[in-house]
Amino acid sequence: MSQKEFLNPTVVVDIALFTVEEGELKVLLINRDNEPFKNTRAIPGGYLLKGETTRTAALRVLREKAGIDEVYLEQLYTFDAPGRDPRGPVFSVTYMALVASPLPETKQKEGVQTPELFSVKKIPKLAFDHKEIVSYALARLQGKLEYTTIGFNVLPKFFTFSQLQNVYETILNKTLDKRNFRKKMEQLGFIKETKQVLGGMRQRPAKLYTLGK
Amino acid sequence: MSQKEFLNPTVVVDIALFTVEEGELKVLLINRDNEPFKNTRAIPGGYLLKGETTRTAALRVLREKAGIDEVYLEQLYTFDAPGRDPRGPVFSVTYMALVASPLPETKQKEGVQTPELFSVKKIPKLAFDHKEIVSYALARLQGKLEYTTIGFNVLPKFFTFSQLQNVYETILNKTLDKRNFRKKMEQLGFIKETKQVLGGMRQRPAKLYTLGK
DNA sequence: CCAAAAGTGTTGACTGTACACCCATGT
DNA sequence: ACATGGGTGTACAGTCAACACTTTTGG
Repeated sequence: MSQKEFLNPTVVVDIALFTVEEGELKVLLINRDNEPFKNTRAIPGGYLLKGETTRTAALRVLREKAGIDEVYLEQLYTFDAPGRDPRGPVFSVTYMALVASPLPETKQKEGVQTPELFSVKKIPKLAFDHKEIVSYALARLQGKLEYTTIGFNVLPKFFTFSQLQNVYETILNKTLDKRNFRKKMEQLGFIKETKQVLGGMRQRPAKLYTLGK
Repeated sequence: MSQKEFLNPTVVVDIALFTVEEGELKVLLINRDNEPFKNTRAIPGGYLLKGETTRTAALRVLREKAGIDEVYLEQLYTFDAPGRDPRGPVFSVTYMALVASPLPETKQKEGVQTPELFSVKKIPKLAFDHKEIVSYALARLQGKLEYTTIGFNVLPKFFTFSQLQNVYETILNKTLDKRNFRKKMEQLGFIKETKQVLGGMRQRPAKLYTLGK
């Protein structure tokens, strides 16, 4: 068997980045400015470069394309269907990213389209198999929400109970009972109360919580 | 940015193949007959060849190395840590495979080590990061067992309730109550009764069930 | 008739769900 | 004083867990 028979595919990293904003679960999309799929929306992604792991490549892509530094990243799946990229065999190692809103302002850079957030309920046509990637990421996020602390990655370090509940309601796309939610969270033991409160609103100040027992 | 900067890694496919045999969850290992890690156990794997997807490569590897044709395959994770293969950047796209026991007899082939089943409780030192791959596969299998039909892949098409329970007990590594198990399975609706029974044992014949409502 | 696994219900504990009012603050 | 979200308990229903005996076959 000669070396020639091996397939050394080009590898790209594509990232489904979610955040919760205005009571909606949103995903970050860019507008492609190159063929193929020019002027079609896509999730941010880029080629894997020498010396990178897929994870560091994902972090670089998010920094370059969206100015995002602090982010939760989880590898999802490797998409390798033949023909998924018209240019040839390109493997996409996909990641889910979660960040707290608001995202940093992206200064308009040369040759880089400004990324935009779209509600997952109103996703436009996407390039390549990116629709499938977003669906996969969403299923994973929803699946892990209830038994892990993954949801806390879209919250600031200190948060109120209603902010937390809003995250759960938004990601699961259903309303939850306030008292039952509180009971469940308390018994799961993911969060601890702080001595801080969030005031300045025109209602009773809310206690601030943080992750960790 | 020149084409030279892209990393086009070599890609291998590694498979954690499980079966349930003699009340134990077993994983298929081969003995490596080449460097690196010569004479160390490893999970079956092989290079991705031109024209293959990782899935078809995994199927080919299982056919070539273990004579296995019919198999459940699920992609797990892509391992890309630098240095995971001393020869250079090699990405491993990993799969979990499940088959019913007994496995087909593997005719001893030239240059191919006979694969052997090992209890997951007694896994020897493994090559590369294969220990991590097996752990990951096991966690996935256990996690999906209770809310999917993944466990049925280690059973023949027709099976008795106690065979089914044995699979669950073995994979979860704990004993289950017979009546509660039956109730839960019946209400999950994964299985349907057939008109066949499995006799010939020196005890009361057991009804045979099959997957599907 | 004995050995072996098949098959079958009930009870109490626990967990999840539904539901309504008072509280603390800013304006 | 009022508008706004913050914060709290109870009762019912459904699910889960524990538990032992009878049945059917082969030897």
